[in-house]
Amino acid sequence: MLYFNEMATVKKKKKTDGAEEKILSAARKLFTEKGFDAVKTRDIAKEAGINLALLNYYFRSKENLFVIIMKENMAKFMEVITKIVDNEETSLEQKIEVLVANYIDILSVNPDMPLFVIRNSRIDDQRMKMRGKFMNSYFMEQVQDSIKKGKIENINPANLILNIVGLTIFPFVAHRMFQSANGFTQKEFNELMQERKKLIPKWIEAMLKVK
Amino acid sequence: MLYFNEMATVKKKKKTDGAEEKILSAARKLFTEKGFDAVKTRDIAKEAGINLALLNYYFRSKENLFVIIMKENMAKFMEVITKIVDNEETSLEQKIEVLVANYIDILSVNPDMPLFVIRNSRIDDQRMKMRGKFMNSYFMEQVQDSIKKGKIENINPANLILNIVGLTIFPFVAHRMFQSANGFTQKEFNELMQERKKLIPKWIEAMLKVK
DNA sequence: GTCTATAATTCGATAGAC
DNA sequence: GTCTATCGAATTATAGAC
Repeated sequence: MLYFNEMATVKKKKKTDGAEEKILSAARKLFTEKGFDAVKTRDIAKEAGINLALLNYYFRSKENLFVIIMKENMAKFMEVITKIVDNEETSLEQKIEVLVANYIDILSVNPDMPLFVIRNSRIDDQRMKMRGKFMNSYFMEQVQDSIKKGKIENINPANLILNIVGLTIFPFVAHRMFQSANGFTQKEFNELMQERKKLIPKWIEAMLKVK
Repeated sequence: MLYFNEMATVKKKKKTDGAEEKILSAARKLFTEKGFDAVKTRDIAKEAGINLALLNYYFRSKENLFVIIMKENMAKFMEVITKIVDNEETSLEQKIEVLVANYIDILSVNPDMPLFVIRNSRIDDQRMKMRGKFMNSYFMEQVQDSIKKGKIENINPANLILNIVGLTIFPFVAHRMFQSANGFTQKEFNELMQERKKLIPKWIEAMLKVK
């Protein structure tokens, strides 16, 4: 009986258990899956199991709620890059390995994230921060250094980035189409991605020897 | 003066010159660029330079018009694959070369097409047709054959396809974000793609030697 | 075939009771 | 904090004149 008394004192106001968080979860799911325009505030309220008015009570507007979700997603993307790309302790090969592995792990749990970010890049006020993150990184210094030393062939940095990101992220961008086209289950798809985690760094390495 | 007489007899009814086709063009442009929900029928009518009611006169509904554009885009994608992949006259290397070159040429003119197709794969009733197109093709026979003969390493066919398609198409999927993040002009981006047209087949070849 | 005007619906947001 | 009810704007679709 003690438990109930304790619980009663914790919350002072009547509250649908974690309404704010439930709305956020619903918004995250639907916006990431379908994009801003396709999702209606009524859908979010229904998915969250609360009333339409409550959504506006907590978040003021649909736009506002959307921006929160978008920043969340962008932050996840940036976090990986930031941590890895300017580490002066790791080799070029290690960086590529960790970068690929980290992204595949995150995206295996959030497969719709890349498409969401790409679709909404127009609205994003932070995308510019990505500029330079790669290009002016210690990673790029290492690339230039390796080229000078003849360890890898001369490659356009833009191509290197497009290839790493493309090989890693494209399967997730296209995963719905790819899965239905090939009759893959979610599990089979994820196993394939785990396989790619090991292979992509090797493929990149092989590319870098191409004249 | 003969010309004018001829022209006068061709069309019997008063007609805003090619209204139907003008609506289609406008819809193609806007839908491909922005997607179904973000485009309003008023936008299409305005872009086409005709009245809103005329759009419904010709196409009955927004949904209907959209499906037409979507099938068009899917067909363009499939056409390239179909032509190339079952040709028994060309080598594996030639097929990859032609496939990549064809897609890059098409996408350089229609850079928003891939994202459009990916976004709307859920609505597409034809996507299943893609299944098998690759997997059961002469192309795949050639791959299996090359593996047997030890000319290339054993590779999961799904990975081969993901890599070819990913390297080729991903830059276009992400082109808006990529361009703004790197300060590329449209011209610079297209030049980069032309460069990749030559490089991607070489990269794929190098990958296929990876154990 | 093409237009103007308007009906019908959808959707984001708010007022106000509890 | 949470709900019901509803407003007001935007949007798709249609009626009806020319």
